[in-house]
Amino acid sequence: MKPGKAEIPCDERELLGRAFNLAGRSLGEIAGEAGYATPVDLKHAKGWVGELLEHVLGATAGSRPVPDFENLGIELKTVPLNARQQPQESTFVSTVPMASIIGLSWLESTVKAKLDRVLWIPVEAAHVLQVADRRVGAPVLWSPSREDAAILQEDWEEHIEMIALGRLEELDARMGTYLQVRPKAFSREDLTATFDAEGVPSASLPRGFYLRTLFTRRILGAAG
DNA sequence: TGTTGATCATGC
DNA sequence: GCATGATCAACA
Repeated sequence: MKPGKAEIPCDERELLGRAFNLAGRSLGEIAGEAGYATPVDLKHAKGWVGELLEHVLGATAGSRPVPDFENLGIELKTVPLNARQQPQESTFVSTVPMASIIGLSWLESTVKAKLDRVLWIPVEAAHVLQVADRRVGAPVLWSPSREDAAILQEDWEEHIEMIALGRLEELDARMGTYLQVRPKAFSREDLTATFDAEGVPSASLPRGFYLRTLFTRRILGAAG
């Protein structure tokens, strides 16, 4: 990626310590030390903040469908804060497996693997702030409660069933209590392999699982 | 103003 | 194309 990549953290304590060291600092400052150029805006660099913090904290997963800190089983999520210091966007979790869900269970799903343990790092994102001036907040190391885990599983199973049945027209962002499914594509014209209601191989818009903004607000509000 | 649907960058 | 990282922007 870029020069000065951080070492892989050995344990949770070390990772959390590093994350706390970033709290209160600006993105411009952190980027400068890491040898990253700070973009003027994120319109053409939407993943920049997440990539910067992964780099600085020593994440290992790259673009594989596993948690960022594979050895620790921890997923890193940066979450944009509005002017009231609350999450202002939903959080992408993973791509929806449109063509390979036959027999897939919650326990072996990418969504569960990633949400079992998450290091949330809030970052100011109000548009009035220059990207370089936006500050990193205090990290929150989180695992879902039993209740939340059960609801996430229900949501996931509900979505997966719709896809397995080929009922893609009925699959939209209003389904799901905490977890929703939305487009995840480069354009409206993108296609990925799937099956229609008759089980015939077909093609449709690629989609992803996202956590609703209200859910992450609750997580960060309760913990920090 | 909050949500839903659309879109941007990068690596393999 | 599919995985990662997300935010943008239109509309109710």
